[in-house]
Amino acid sequence: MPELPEVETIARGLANAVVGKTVDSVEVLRPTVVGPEPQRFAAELSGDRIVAVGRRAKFVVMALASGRSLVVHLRMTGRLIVQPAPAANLEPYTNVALSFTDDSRLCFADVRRFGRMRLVEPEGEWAAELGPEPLSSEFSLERFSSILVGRRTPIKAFLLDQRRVAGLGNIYACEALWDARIRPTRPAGALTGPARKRLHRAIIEVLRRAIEMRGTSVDDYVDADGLRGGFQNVLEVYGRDGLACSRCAAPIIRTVLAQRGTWWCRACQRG
DNA sequence: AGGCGTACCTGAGGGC
DNA sequence: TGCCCTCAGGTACGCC
Repeated sequence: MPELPEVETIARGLANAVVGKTVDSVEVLRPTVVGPEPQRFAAELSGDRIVAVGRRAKFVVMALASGRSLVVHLRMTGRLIVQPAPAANLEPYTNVALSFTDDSRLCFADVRRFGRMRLVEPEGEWAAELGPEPLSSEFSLERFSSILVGRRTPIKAFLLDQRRVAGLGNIYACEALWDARIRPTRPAGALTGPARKRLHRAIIEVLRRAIEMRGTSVDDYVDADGLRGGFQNVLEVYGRDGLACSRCAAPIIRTVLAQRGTWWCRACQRG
């Protein structure tokens, strides 16, 4: 489900809703979601206070007064929903519920149970493998070019690899490649200088615009307040097979690449 | 090292 | 209606 723009939107909503709140109790309904020691997880989190909420790659990161962080990955269908009022029913498919001392609640809900929630130590290495943040200054054209060198994997698969660039998923990889007029199957290391420059710019622009529109709700993504995003209304290729390309009017096609549906325009994505 | 296939889960939607 | 198949915004793991 959520890629960088959706996780960013969720994190911003949570920052408004839960910063400063103290965890009163933790209910773990699906133990596998929080790791090998669910009781310890609940005990250590109880009594701690959320001091900040941010994002790294597709992880929501809640910094705690203890110095630890509560890190959440939503995978495909995970949701973080704030329930401001006391005594409401838990959000459907809640796997973990944090109750705060003011009686509000944070539900980590996830139908498919792929999502994960972990308590990590300040010096923890949980993010060590992640590539650069595409919206940070470290993601320069030079840096991007250097990580492409010698890669023979298709550029689409490369963009989905979180160790290369962090935060892109299937929707925004497809959209950025369309924007840059690059064929998804092109070996990453074979992009020309101009193509690298177009793709670098497209990644940044697509992500920025999607954040402005509060993410993409293709199916069931909602933010921390339960609201849908708006970017699904301006998608150029994702999920649009058979429809006309807005740039050249040829039909958008769907192929499968690295086991993922891939939407693109064969006529004008030739770089 | 790196790339590929499979596993993890449930639900929605299409074809018959 | 209902069964059966395919597909889904992601990543971990094992295998070559």
